Amino acid sequence: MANNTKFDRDQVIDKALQLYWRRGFHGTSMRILQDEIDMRPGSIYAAFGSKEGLFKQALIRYTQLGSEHLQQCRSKTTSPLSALKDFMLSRVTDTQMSSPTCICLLAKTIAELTDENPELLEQAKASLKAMESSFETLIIEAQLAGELVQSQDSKKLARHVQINFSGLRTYIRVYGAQVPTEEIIDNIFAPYISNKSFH
Amino acid sequence: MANNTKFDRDQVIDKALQLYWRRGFHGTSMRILQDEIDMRPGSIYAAFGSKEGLFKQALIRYTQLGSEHLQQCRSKTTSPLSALKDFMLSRVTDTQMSSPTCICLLAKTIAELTDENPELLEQAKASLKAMESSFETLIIEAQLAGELVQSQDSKKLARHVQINFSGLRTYIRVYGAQVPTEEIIDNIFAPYISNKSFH
DNA sequence: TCTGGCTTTGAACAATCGTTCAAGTTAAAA
DNA sequence: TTTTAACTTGAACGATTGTTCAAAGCCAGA
Repeated sequence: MANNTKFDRDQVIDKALQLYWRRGFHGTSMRILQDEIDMRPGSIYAAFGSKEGLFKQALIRYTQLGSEHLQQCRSKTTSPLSALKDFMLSRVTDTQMSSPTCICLLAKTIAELTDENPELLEQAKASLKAMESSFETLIIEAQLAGELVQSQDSKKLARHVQINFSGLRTYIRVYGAQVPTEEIIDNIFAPYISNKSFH
Repeated sequence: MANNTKFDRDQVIDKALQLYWRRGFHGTSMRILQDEIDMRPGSIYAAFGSKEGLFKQALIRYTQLGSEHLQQCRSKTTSPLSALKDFMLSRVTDTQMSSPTCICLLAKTIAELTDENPELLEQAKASLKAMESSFETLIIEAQLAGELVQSQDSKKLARHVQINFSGLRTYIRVYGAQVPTEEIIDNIFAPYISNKSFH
């Protein structure tokens, strides 16, 4: 053994994530990144291989944080539907405060990149599919709890949520804080609310 | 008077539009652009001022083409609702064939750019608002024709369409051709279909 | 045919891009 | 204390970035 790594890997990835999220892949230069995460090029390349490598780690971290947040919302309430709504709302309002941009990093990435970065593209797509799958899990729970109708396929509902969620975040980027976010989120589920109740 | 302009301005903007649409603003270098539109830097800068200037023209052209296409769909049928559905469907399927990417250039632009390009950002936002306004016009027609319920505010319906349209285009970028586009578009309007008919 | 004024050309600019690597620094093991 | 292997540093690389401008080309009017 010898000298150990001095930087905090997670902290570095978090900072890179913020920067990539704000400025996009092509809009973020390694120079700006170096300043922001306070590492010299040699260290960055030793740790992450390339600009792409670091971006991939940022994508993975972003997805992980999203999953954790969803689980956290789930554990705060007995209602799966409320958990899903809370998640969507907080992702969108946090985003108007502290986050770099309202738009999901994954959606932003698949919009920006081409076949010239196939690995990053696939990572972003896979993460979006994983998130949709997590939505479906919650939707099935909501159906079993009698909150959502069972006549609709859970996969279709998850798709519906995914489409509306990403569309909403784009919409907010255009109109800003004047968007009645809560009302819109309620309306996403409104046609599928069940009047049954199991107690 | 003297020597006139030799290049076809509209044709050049169209080619630039395709390239910007495919590769994004930061992903498109002036060198690639020069090759694609077959103009030397001096001519480009004389005609458009800057990379931003040309991009702005591309945004304007994209919006104009969109509006024309919507009008074209409208004139092909007596049903305002069918016109709107046709527009959405063809934008999305054309896009899987000839277009550079499924994602709307305007949405792609507001996702990519930051305050560092305020003029382009505002142009894209304004164009998105204009398209939503065109949607609303069609929706009002559809309400008067008894195709859509009048109990819902036309502005809210236009917002709903805008959100779902941009969300759908992002969704298709992830899943590709396996997405049942027609079914999804129908479902966007399904909750608001009126059973009244005026004949 | 010549001239005047606009357009087009493309080499060249400084700045910045992503990346490399030899030299310096560090701390655990001997 | 010395050795040693891993980590950090930052100058430097060639390539590419957006942009400029003096020179060459072109055509309408005289």
